[in-house]
Amino acid sequence: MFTTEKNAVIQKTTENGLPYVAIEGVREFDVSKTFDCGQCFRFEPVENTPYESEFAGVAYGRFISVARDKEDLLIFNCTKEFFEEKLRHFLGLDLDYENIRRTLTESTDSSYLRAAAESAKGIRILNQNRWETICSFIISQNNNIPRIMGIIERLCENFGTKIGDDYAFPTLSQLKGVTAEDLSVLRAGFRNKYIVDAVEKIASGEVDLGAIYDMPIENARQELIKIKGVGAKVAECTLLYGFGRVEAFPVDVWVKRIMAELYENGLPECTKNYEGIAQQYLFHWRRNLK
DNA sequence: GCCCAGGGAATCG
DNA sequence: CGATTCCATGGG
Repeated sequence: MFTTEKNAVIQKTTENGLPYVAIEGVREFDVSKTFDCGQCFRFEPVENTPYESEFAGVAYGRFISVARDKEDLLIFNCTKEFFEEKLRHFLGLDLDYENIRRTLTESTDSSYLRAAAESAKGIRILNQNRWETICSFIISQNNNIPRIMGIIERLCENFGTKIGDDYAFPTLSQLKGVTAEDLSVLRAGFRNKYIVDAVEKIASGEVDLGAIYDMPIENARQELIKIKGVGAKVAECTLLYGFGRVEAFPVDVWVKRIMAELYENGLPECTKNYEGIAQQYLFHWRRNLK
């Protein structure tokens, strides 16, 4: 694993007395691309930000805002403790993306990957709450991003804990016992019954999320697809965005096109163990073409 | 009306 | 097995 040295973290206070942290000298972190690349559904751009870019949303039960300020990353409504406990990992700051990107593009047959990595440079794979990730990507199936965001917002408003003007993603215990009927307020259609099945199987322990971390990825896939509504694609997204498994490789319609057109015989060998990051670069690149 | 959306389950041959 | 069809909903 290309892990990285920890950036210095300075605890500060805004004029209004709210805590925030500055993470000094963060490279390869593009705030807009990271929060707008389809891996998360609860972050939105902050209007009239004085910074180059700023996105806000709820992560791990706290409403935060992430801004790029020259060389530094600022995280508002965040203490140093919360940053170290949750957000360093959440934001993908424990991996060395410069090294990873160099490795992904070093092979002679990486020409498309080089173009993709250049266009998508600065995207970080987030490490989101695992239940939130599974549930969100169940909702994502055969759906588009604006509507996915709407359904998840209604899920939070109806079943999650209120946090200021916003809502946390509902926990498993908050959802325990819900029926498809209860979920009709989401207007998620046929996905309601899949959410119910996920809650049941995970709450009962039939699917053991805690055990997945220690499993070889093939076993982890098998564990996740026990849930109705979780197939290959949703399982890969869950492993990549919710379990830190950067070797997971979600194949959606865009990536399918890329593979058929450019990498008929599979990705170059140099992407091994980082297929998920290669996938994210290719996805972003292809979607923003033209 | 049509098509598609970060798919998957059920069904059919 | 692989291929096709249906699934709810909303925006273009």
